[in-house]
Amino acid sequence: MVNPRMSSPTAPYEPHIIEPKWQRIWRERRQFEAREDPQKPKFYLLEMLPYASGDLHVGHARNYILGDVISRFVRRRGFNVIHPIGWDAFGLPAENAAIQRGIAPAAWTQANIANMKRQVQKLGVAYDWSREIDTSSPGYYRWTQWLFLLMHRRGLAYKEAAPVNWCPTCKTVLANEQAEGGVCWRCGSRVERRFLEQWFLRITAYADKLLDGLAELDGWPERVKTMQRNWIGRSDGVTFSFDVEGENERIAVFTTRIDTIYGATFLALAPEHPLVAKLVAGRPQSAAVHAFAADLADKSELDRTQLMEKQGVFSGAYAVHPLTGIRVPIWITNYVLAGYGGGAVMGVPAHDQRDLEFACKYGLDVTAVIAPAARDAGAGAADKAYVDDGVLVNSAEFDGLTSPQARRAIAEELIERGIGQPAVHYKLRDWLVSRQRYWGAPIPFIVCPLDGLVPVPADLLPVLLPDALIAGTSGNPLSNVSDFVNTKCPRCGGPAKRETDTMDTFMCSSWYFLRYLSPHARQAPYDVEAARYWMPVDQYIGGIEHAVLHLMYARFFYKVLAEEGLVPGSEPFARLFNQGMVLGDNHEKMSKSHGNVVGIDATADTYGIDALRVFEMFAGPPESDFPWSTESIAGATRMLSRVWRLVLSNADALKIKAADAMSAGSDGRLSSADEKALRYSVHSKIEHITRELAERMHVNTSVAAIMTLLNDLEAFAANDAASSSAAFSEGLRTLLSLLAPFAPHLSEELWERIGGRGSIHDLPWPQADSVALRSDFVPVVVQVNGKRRGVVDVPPGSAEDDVFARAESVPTVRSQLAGKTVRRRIFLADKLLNIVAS
RNA sequence: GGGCGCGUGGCGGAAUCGGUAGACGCGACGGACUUAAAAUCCGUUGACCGCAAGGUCAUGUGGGUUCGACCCCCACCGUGCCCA
Repeated sequence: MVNPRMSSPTAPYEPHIIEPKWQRIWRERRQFEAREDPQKPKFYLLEMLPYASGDLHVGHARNYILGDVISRFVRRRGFNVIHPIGWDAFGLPAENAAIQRGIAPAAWTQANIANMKRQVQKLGVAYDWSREIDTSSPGYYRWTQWLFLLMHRRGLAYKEAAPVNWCPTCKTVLANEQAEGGVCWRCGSRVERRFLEQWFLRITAYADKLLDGLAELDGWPERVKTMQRNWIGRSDGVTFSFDVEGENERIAVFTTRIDTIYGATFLALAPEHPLVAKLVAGRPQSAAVHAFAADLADKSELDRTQLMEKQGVFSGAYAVHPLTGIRVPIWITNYVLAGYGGGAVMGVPAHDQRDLEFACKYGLDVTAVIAPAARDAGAGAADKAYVDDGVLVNSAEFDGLTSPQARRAIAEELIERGIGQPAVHYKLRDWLVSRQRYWGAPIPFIVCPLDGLVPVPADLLPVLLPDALIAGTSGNPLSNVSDFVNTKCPRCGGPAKRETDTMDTFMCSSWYFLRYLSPHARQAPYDVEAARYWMPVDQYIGGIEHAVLHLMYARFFYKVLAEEGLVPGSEPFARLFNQGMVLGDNHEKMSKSHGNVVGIDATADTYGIDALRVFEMFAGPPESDFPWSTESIAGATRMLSRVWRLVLSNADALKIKAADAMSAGSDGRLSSADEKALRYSVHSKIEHITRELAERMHVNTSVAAIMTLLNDLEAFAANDAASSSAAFSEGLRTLLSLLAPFAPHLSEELWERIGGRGSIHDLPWPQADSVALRSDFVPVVVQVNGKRRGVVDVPPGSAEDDVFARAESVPTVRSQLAGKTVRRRIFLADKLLNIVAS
């Protein structure tokens, strides 16, 4: 027998020809450019701003393809979709690469952007390219500077000397968030601590707003919200004071465990605590304390609190316990940090593990004041502090209270006596935004010998970055460019010098999603009306690595802009999705150092972009990692070739109007059971895919359903009646329609070849026909004692007794029931009958 | 140490509400076409027993709840992330 699929040779599937063809046509038609349209519901879809690193691999591609599938799907469901892209173009890697190669960072960056743009366009993503932005262009960073001035005007930007994280490799300071775990987020070097004058943004003023706002972010992954909560680190407690014995000084400490106050046997101070020098002055301990402090001066928080053993030196001074009047020694330690609780804590070794380790090492008293609640009594190893709540003992009149009761009662007592007050502390620190590097937006300030720090007036923005080559290796690069540095004071007109620090690139990416909405605005960072129409971002897609970096900074900016009345609502990103990585075929993270990078260009040339797209969407759920597989992408090419051949070799059937299938279906005129089964397959796939994409973005099961539909259509094509079947025609068209978001070029090309009207990407998304989903029989699974023993086809809605009667006649069921008595039946209509027998 | 995930065939994964475990694909094996190969197509493919019909086992391990558990509960092992 002649294989029907082989019988009529068709034109070959040539992705390298049709892919550029359609990309050109879509661009010429400006098909995916967005315009405000109050008649339609809007949908703002966004992937996180890519850093202009120069070369994309298939892992990056996954992110953009996922966004593209969703955007094409949502667009066809009648939404007015905006889907822009641009480049995070400032930053250290560009500067370092430029120094290495002896070229200007701007030139290097522009070359990178050109290459990445070419690659992204090659992926066939339906971006609105008329909105492309580049954060390193003066037209963009002018407004980043403007926003910096806005922050300053609102008292949210300030310059201050403080201990900061310094990355010796990157030769710049870093924000706290960018030195997590004591290492530079970019290069992984251990950061050092330096005391420098730097610019900060007062993000701590928004700590509670950032915290509270998380509650309304239902569309965010719980773990990202948890990470932000942890990072903000709100703790509610009490600040109270110890008098210093023999001095007219008090030391304020902060604690969340005021219920343990009677167990305080020493005070622990950070070496940076302002009273340290005074406490030790004239004492024999003075030299040791100063040496200890000097030794710690450049140690990072990580070093002090985690890597080093707990250490301390006695100051020689004593404080007076405010409730007991007992003398407690004051120690200078490495494990109390200057930034936390004012740099002083009460040491309660019995109920704090760190305090206990410290006390044991230096022979300090340990007084237990919290007894475990009766049940878990006995859990009192000598080297383990009891840190849970319990019942107070050794605590004078507070004995017998539970920890929560005692926290209230003792706080009240301290407040009444005027030595304490409720206090809230945050782990969050102000955002250090100045960088001692060249390739960034200059901070728009001028230092005048008479007027001090003077903001550059808004009408003089942008402060242009000189396009000089990067000078030597020492110092702040901009300070070596005299044309840049020397200027006039805008206030007094006298000679003055410019600020030579540049901004953290996270400043640029904290508002870019607003610039997309009116990328060519010249009078403002963005058009407020456009923002009112498009914001918030309906679906944001990006990596988990920005859980507390970009995503917190952007939320902070947005809250400030909301208070200025410049944006609607108070949260910029309604829904957030963290996509998984594409690993190398060795299951390791794709990177140059692992030698497992799969590039876009070579892959596209070998397999075609549509195959890359189908494979990456199919390989696994979008939130999970999956390993690259050369064999599997070949499978995707194979699948697309089958679609190609199937559609082109059934031109006759496609002459029949698909609509006839529906009318034939509803009139019951479908000629065969095969046609009915085919329609059921077609419409159940529509239903399934629509739900999967709309509810879970499960592109993987959507592709699987399309493959199943392809299998069903191929099987039907062997049917003699196929060439005259309206149901078959409908099925083929539906196949292309459903495949279009995943393989947009192939679908568009075939759509054109079968005489489809307009672009397939403008077609309304198919709707399942409920008639086709109705069926005369449904399979009901028959179990005996919970094990599947057969299945019976019955009319929908069949009664339990009827199904049972049918089930009993199934041989495998009958043999299982032989010699047993039916005790019980569990029946789920149209689904399952479980016969319990013994 | 605490919190949160995850663990399913040779591989990637599916199972949407506690109801047919392994959809779909890759790989492998057998076959058709071919002088041959590639490509394409057809078939088989969790393990074990069996000629077959069918049966037994099976979702990291051990328990439990339930008519019924990949799914819920408890303990453990492994692994990842976050916080200490």
